Amino acid sequence: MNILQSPLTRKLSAFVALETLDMETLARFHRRRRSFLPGHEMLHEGQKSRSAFILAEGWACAYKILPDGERQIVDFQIPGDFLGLRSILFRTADHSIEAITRIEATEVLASDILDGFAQAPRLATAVLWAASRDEAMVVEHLVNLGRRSAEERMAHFLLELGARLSLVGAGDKEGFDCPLTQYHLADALGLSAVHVNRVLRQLREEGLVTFQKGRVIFDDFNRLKALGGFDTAYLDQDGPFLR
Amino acid sequence: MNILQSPLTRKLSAFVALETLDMETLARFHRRRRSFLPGHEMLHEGQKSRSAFILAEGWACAYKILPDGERQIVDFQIPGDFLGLRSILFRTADHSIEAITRIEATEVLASDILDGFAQAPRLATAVLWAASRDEAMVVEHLVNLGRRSAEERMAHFLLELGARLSLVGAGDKEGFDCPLTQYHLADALGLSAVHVNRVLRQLREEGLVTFQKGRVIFDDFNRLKALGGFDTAYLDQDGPFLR
DNA sequence: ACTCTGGGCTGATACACAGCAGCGGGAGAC
DNA sequence: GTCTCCCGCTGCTGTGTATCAGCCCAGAGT
Repeated sequence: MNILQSPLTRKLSAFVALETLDMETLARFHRRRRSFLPGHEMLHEGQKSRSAFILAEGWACAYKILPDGERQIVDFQIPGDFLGLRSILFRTADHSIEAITRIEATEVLASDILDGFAQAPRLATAVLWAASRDEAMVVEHLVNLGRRSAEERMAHFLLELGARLSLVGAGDKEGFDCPLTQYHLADALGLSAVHVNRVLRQLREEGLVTFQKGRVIFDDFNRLKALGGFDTAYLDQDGPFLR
Repeated sequence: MNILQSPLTRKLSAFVALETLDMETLARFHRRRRSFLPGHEMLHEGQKSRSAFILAEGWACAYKILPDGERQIVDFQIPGDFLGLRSILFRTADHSIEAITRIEATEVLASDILDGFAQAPRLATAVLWAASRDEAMVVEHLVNLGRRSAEERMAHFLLELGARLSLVGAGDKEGFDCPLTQYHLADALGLSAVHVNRVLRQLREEGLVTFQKGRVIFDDFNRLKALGGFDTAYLDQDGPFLR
């Protein structure tokens, strides 16, 4: 793959105009190609973190397990996302990562990242800028859990997924393929799997969304947005911000 | 104040060893001293963001308001914290910030920050690294909201506040002054103010914590930690990470 | 001295969501 | 083919938290 056109490069260039040195450094990140089977735990909370991944194909999720065994999914990763970066920065993983589908990724060694950041601080700025955008997403998720009902949470969540998959949602009946199970939804939204099922049924019966057989279809985009209080402002941008 | 010894400099140096250029750039950030009265809205969600703040004295909180008027507090800021940084990076504020107590702060112009980042990318790396640590805190908060009961949430939250105020908690009966009202707790923990009151009473009756008259006292540190599932690992570090 | 306001406190009632228990269907293993 | 496991689905019952309604107190304003 040409590094100049990878989804990650495009993402980073949206924040900081990258120079030759940055591109070369980024190219050196891509050394080891790896794949993982669904369900594989790519990173385990608490473990010393020796590498991160750039996701090329498939879906993953980052989560934490509580002492009582319950799980909270923090976010989902899709192709182009950088995963496990925070664990590199702080040497120890503060969360686990699991492959949801089959995954193709580039493994990046922690030492390559840290050396690269030291040599190409502009690249570091870009990567951490992207991390800031991820933080905005986590914040949205937090608000979702703190102050919305189960139905509102689900609406908001599905809309956000759609937006990330750059489904702008011009019209109704549009949708996207989604490999998540109802258990994933439950653990992401802080609900029980049983209740997720009921909420999905209710949304379907109200003619808002359909989520069946691995496909999400927005039946009434506008009413769904109103229900979920969904606003894409923080996803918009007209960068690069730093030239 | 000597910039070399400010709390912010100490914080940043924990991540990246700063050089002369970085220190000079940082010094240029401190131009305008400002103070705010309790309740003042220092930043409003959606507004074009022209400056950020470095907090010298007092407490603030970052929050979002939902369409129905409910509020979710995302995090609290204490002296040494950088506030409104994300809003600068993305030009528009994705959250509001309110002064809880009287505040003394340095206002930093967006242009100074962006110019500074361009000239001293090492400093940018340090600042964004610190932002990554903040993200870890937001993630903890998210897990708290998603998967813990009201009592557990409160226990975890008070312990985390104590830890941030570098109260290591060697022994019981230690505590800290805390200017938050029960309404703040409610909006941070996704509860009603009424319920916050009940939960505090319960924790007090169980001999775990006392929160009265603006002071939090840990009556039984270990049992409280067990209840809140509190683990400080992600706060520990032995950096600087980048030399 | 009076009122007003904000914060803390409490009881009664309502409801959203969890927990348990169980069924059915499809896909993969043997 | 049959067994098994995972995932989706549903009814019943229980409970944690919200909502409503109201009281008390301290401090600030007039």
